[in-house]
Amino acid sequence: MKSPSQPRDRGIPEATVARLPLYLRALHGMAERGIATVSSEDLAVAAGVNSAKLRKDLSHLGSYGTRGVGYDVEYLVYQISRELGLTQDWAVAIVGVGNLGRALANYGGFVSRGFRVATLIDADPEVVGDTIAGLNVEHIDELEAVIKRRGVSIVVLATPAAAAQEVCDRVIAVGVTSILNFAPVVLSVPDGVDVRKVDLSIELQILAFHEQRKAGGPLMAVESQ
Amino acid sequence: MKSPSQPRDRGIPEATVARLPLYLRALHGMAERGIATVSSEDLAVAAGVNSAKLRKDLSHLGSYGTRGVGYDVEYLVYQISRELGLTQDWAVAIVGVGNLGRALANYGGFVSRGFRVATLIDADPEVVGDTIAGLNVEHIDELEAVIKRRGVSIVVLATPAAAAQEVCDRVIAVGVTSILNFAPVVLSVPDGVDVRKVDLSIELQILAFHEQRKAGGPLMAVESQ
DNA sequence: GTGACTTTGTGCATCGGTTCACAAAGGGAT
DNA sequence: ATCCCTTTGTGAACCGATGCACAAAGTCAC
Repeated sequence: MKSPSQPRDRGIPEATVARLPLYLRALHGMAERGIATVSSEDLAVAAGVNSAKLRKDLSHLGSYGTRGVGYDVEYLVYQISRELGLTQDWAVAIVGVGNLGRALANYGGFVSRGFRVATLIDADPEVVGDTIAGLNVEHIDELEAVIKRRGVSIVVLATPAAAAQEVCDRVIAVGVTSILNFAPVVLSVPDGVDVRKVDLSIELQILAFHEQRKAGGPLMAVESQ
Repeated sequence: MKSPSQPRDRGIPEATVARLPLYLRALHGMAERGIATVSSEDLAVAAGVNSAKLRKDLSHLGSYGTRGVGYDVEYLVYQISRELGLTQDWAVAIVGVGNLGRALANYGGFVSRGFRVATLIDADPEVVGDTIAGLNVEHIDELEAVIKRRGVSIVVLATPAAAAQEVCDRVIAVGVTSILNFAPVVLSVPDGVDVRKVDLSIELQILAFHEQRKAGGPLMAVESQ
């Protein structure tokens, strides 16, 4: 006799974690359209993955499906949200209020569920004091104070490359351990700190590589012997 | 007897391709600082990877190092650039000139090497005709014409989610096969079309997952009795 | 209650990527 | 020319992720 619908494995594969938000989005869409139940096959199509992979991913959270029927949409939304930690509210700070920082501050998409932009911070006296997306821009000198005051636990770096490492060091010093970095630099951080990196230029370069391949490759003519 | 310094393997692993831009950036920095030669160990540190991986990655391009010495910085920059297709100029169209589209248009970083924002396109009559980052915003009705006229081969989608699939279909219909998608939707595309996806909300959710883990897990209290 | 049908959850083979560890290759000193 | 030192390039073991294919588990109709 064993507890049946308990998450059995606390170690969820990284690849699975990266796909859970995808499933969640698809499920939200279905919930809005009033769909109560969904099969792994249908959900897989909606999320753009194959159904075996989807089932294996979900099986890491627990046994939440019903054989012969599928998954209850509402229930699965709840379970995935809980697993991802979206049942609580995360305070996010955006450091660097240039074009990108502004765009992020105004981007409704991520504010929606679980995340809240708690503060905007910049070094330029020209923008400090401005109100962007309903928030007052604070001065970088206040960085540590604001992060503590607002209970920020996730920091988004949208600074110039040259400033990123310093800001990174400072926020880590006050206890932040999750960073989303848009600056085109490799940040060095101590163990226990998670950095995720978004780099537009790298994405374009990868596309260019494949585009070039389609067109015949860099050394078409030299096709080995 | 075999040709010695020829790229031997035309099939470069995807994981390697994704790291080449990283190496390239580190190398550019070194070139600017006047460094002529670099060991795999030093370059690996600068790029934030381990040196065995770096050497294996570079070995896929050919044998461009000198044992006992390292790699010639300039030469390696050239070889990687060539492999990634950055020796030619890629015309990029940005569709959707909201906050994000504007930020991308103004982002100097990717315009620098190999890429050129050739046109901005939007559906909102309010912004069509405006000049942003030195470019006239064209109307979405002109999408196909502009793409052909400007020789665009890479399209960046920064539209609302609801519009992304339609724009995607239209640009594919006129021959575009490389798309960078910022809209939070799963695009469905025919074989032969590459889509890369950047989703801010997903990145935050992955961070939240790990942050929650550090704090003790989702159901600490319910620790399976 | 029984049987037919559907769909999950997973064991297993496979694959791509990472890491180790070392032989091969080159440079520089003598 | 020979030896020693450094660093590359790669064979081989390992590790995690993917996908197939099917038994187990449940529903529904009668």
